[in-house]
Amino acid sequence: MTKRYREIYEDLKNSILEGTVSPGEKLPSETDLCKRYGASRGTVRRALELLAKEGFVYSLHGKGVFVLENDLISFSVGGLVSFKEAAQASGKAFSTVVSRFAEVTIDEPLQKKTNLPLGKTAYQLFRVRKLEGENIILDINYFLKELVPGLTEEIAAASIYEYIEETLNQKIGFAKRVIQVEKATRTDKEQLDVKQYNLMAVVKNFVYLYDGTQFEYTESRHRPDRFIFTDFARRR
Amino acid sequence: MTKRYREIYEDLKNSILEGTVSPGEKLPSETDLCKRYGASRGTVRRALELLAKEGFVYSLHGKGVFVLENDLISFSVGGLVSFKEAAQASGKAFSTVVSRFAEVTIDEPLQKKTNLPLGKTAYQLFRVRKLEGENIILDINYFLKELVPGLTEEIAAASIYEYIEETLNQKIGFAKRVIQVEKATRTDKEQLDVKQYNLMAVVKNFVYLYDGTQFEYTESRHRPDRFIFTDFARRR
DNA sequence: CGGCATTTGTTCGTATGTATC
DNA sequence: AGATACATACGAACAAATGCC
Repeated sequence: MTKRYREIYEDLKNSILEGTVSPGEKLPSETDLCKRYGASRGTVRRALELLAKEGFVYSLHGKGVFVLENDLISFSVGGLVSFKEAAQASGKAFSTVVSRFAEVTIDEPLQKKTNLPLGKTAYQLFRVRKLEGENIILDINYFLKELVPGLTEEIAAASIYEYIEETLNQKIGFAKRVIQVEKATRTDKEQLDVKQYNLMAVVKNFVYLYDGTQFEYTESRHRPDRFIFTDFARRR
Repeated sequence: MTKRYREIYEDLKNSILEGTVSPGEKLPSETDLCKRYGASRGTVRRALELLAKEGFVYSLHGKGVFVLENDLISFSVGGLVSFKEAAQASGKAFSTVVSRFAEVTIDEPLQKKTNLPLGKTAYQLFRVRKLEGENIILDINYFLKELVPGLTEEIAAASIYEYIEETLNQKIGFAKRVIQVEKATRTDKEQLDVKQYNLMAVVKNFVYLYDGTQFEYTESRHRPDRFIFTDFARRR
């Protein structure tokens, strides 16, 4: 399939990012865009919807479609950016050390914490992220073994998600994310340079496959002074 | 206008929340839904897209549309929920006290903090949120006076957004949100029951009108033990 | 394996409603 | 009032994935 609406979306997005159309300006009307791209109105509107959802444009009934400032949104496209992702995007790569790789059985306290099914076996992973000489983030992962078979330390050091989606051909459906501030644990103090801080910023991820079964729990524990989380929300 | 797609969306959402259709089950096919609601396929699909975006259902090409577990998402519909919003939704209302209402000029440090234009006048508002006998959240707002004229303490105690959208007929476009952990300030300690905590979870909001002008900066400072932030993300 | 029905995904053309100027 | 522009809705066709026989 050609996915014409995506082509139009990409083309308009490029015009905006390259500055061919400037913030505040009006895009050509939908009917004009239909002529330009030789597409139907529905297809053009679908492209515009995509742009609006990502914050590049906004449309006003009866007036037109306008281009928004895009310096704000360039780094928040896709929804959510943690410090980790932001640092990686800016080129300051973390070095990552896998400090623990084990198999564990989900017992009751672990079930309560991870929401994974009781009695099942999971891979348990600790990964320490170092930036500018300091150990700043501790990632703790639990993957259900039966859903992610054959996971190795090498794969973990590379990209687990690539492995899941491309090698195992599993489709990731959705994730629930929770941010809280918690007391620093003994593990935090052992694995990280927590300095004087006794609290940690914690991002908890509950990740589900398309069929609604949870296969992962991940906890990302950040030293509070280096934690930042941004998002971009549209009204309506 | 009737907004048929919204009616269908609401009806299907209710069936899911009431348990008429259970998680894991397949919804009737799109053509069947067309017959049931007497609507076209495009309209039905639009309703289904809304449901998918909010995490109630997911659709698989060639198979059907399936209902997801919804206990997880019931409180995250709409994208983002702070502790404040969650507590309000659960009926545990906050009592709110406006502890400061003033006009200030945006000077350089304030410009840096709020991103509002230098030299302009803004309403400055402190609001303290009390839950279960403790002062837990300090909201600090700055509204540009020229864009929100006639704001009073009474309006502030009620709903500022209702005033902006309905009385002033201004349209709010989008918001950039940042979550960080910061040192507790003297103001925090004066206004809140911070207990032994010396850090605060801070949610900063930069809010823009549809035309791209910023009109508000809000900082919501939470005692870390009572802070929670959740979101729900779909893949692709 | 091919063939066929079912189901979702994409696109088109058209008509009508409603806000803005 | 009329022109323009976006919003909603309908109907039809074909593409692509799935499952069954």
